[in-house]
Amino acid sequence: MLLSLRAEVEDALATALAALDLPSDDLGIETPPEDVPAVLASSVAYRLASEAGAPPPEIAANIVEAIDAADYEYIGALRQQGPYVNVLPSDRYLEATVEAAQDEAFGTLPDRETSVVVEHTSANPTGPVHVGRARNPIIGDALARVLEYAGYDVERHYYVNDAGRQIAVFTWAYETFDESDLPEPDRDSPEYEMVRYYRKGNTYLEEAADDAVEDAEAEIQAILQGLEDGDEETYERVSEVVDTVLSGMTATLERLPAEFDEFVKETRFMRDGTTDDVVDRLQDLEAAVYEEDAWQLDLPEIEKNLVFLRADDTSLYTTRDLAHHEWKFDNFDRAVTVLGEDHKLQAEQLVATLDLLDHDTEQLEQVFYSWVNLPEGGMSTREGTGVDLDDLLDEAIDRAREEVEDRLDDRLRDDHLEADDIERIAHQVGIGAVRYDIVAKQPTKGITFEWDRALDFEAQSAPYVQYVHARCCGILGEAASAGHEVPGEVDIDALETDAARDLVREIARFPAVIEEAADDLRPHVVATYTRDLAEAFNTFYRECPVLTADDPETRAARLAVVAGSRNAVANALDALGVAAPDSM
RNA sequence: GGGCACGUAGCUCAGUCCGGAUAGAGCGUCGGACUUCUAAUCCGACGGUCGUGGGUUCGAAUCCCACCGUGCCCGCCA
Repeated sequence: MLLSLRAEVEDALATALAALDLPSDDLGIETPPEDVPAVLASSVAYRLASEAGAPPPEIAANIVEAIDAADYEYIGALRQQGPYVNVLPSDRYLEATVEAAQDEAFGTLPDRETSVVVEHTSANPTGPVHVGRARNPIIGDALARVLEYAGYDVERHYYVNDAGRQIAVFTWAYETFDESDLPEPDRDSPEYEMVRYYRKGNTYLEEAADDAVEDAEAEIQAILQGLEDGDEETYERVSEVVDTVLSGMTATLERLPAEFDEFVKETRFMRDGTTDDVVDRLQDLEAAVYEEDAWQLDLPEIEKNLVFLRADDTSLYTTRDLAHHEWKFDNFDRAVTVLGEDHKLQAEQLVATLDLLDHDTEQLEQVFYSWVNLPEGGMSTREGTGVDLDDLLDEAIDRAREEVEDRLDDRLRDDHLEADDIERIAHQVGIGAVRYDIVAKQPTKGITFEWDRALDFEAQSAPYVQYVHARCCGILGEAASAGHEVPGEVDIDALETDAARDLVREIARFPAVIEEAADDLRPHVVATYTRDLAEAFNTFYRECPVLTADDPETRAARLAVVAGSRNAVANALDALGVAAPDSM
């Protein structure tokens, strides 16, 4: 609804400025501070002061004078306040918001008929998912959800690096070492069992005698060469390792939840010939140079050359990724990739090269996040340092369960939580808190992982917002039992309190927040919004009794606001990928 | 050495892209509110050279430059 109001304000300001013979290229529309009773404001008067040769307040007054709010549906009134033009919404704006929010899909924007592939996580299939990379699936999945709400047709892809040296080492180690020489796995799950071979193999390569290492290296090279040559038997040996590890990693990611429509393997682009095709075209580019026996690209604006074909004629990760991205461009209108900041240079090279190959690189957008570190340093699968995501989630659920049980005794309400309910709430709150903590922050900021902070259920966390949803459900449930129906539309006069109207204004913002998050690829703004919405709801909750309202009209109107709040909170949490519990 | 990111209250962060009204939250500390639709809530107090210095502007946390601090990157690895 805010989107409609903003469109009206743009039209009104542009019309007024034209009538005053002033330029209207910058309307200066902004959100006023909290204590100003307006929904939108314009500081355009400042910008035009010198042009118009008049002080800003005078210009603002003239603008207000030139606009008749009656011409618009959602603009209630315009007020000049100092140099600002403030926009007060009409009653119709509030009524229309409550009506729109009755839709369970509230916040879903019209279909854009645009397909987007969101590639995220894409962690090498070498072992358990650890917390260091947990930011990727959480941001990526939230991004995919936000884009879906914004009307895009979204597919989620995991790009599987199944062709590199690490995987060759892994395959060799898996075929070479005997399970009896390995430590017990940390968990009864395929990736925990498999990573033992990988670690053992890496240790061996570092510590074994030179000739033994040489033999091992020869076997590893043979695997790499087999993949390069498209040898089917080698491919199957590698696939067994990759698929097994990946199945375990996928199961962990599903807990977040983060699910994928497709796992796209790097070897696919070696096997179908497209990587060779890319190499051919790259060699024909003016920027291509043959130096030190290898084919390289001298990319504009980037100091370092990009090697795309080794001296031994084999391709590199980036070469295959070029073929991968050409495939994406062929099949999707837009491509979004979530990457760790350590991939920034490579990502720049990728874009620059795609540009040289005459692709429209506007189609590709990359979102970077900084690594999660432990207080004592980084996390590594190979070295086995770090915190496994499974452990973090288990611990979060355990702490949430304790929390639920502690609160059972204090509950005023004697509705019975069964054991199933406790378990459900512990999962929703525990995992929600971890996820929210990560998705609510700007991805570029560094995070140091600390147990207590990651698992704080108070603070500005998921449970605060989830609790609002539970409260809404509680009221709606009681209302239903008492036979009170939620009206599809409301008479705004029945919502006389500031608390109720402020809440409705907050609900009205939701579609605009989705649009902003999708346009800027910043899902964290949705998290910021959920806090504002939750705060407005809690004020309403305290000041406006619903079931025991003074008269049936007020009760009905408030009930509609609660139902709208529920939909807004539920969908905002859903867009973030955080569960919305019906009770807590 | 070069490139990129980050630096806002004791702590964790919004706000920065797109300059605009007295810089906002939470945690912590202190003090209050449960016979009232769930107190995982609410109300109040305390707490700020927006890293430092310059510049642009009517106006700078926001834009530009320099510097300081921290992180990441600078493989014929992925």
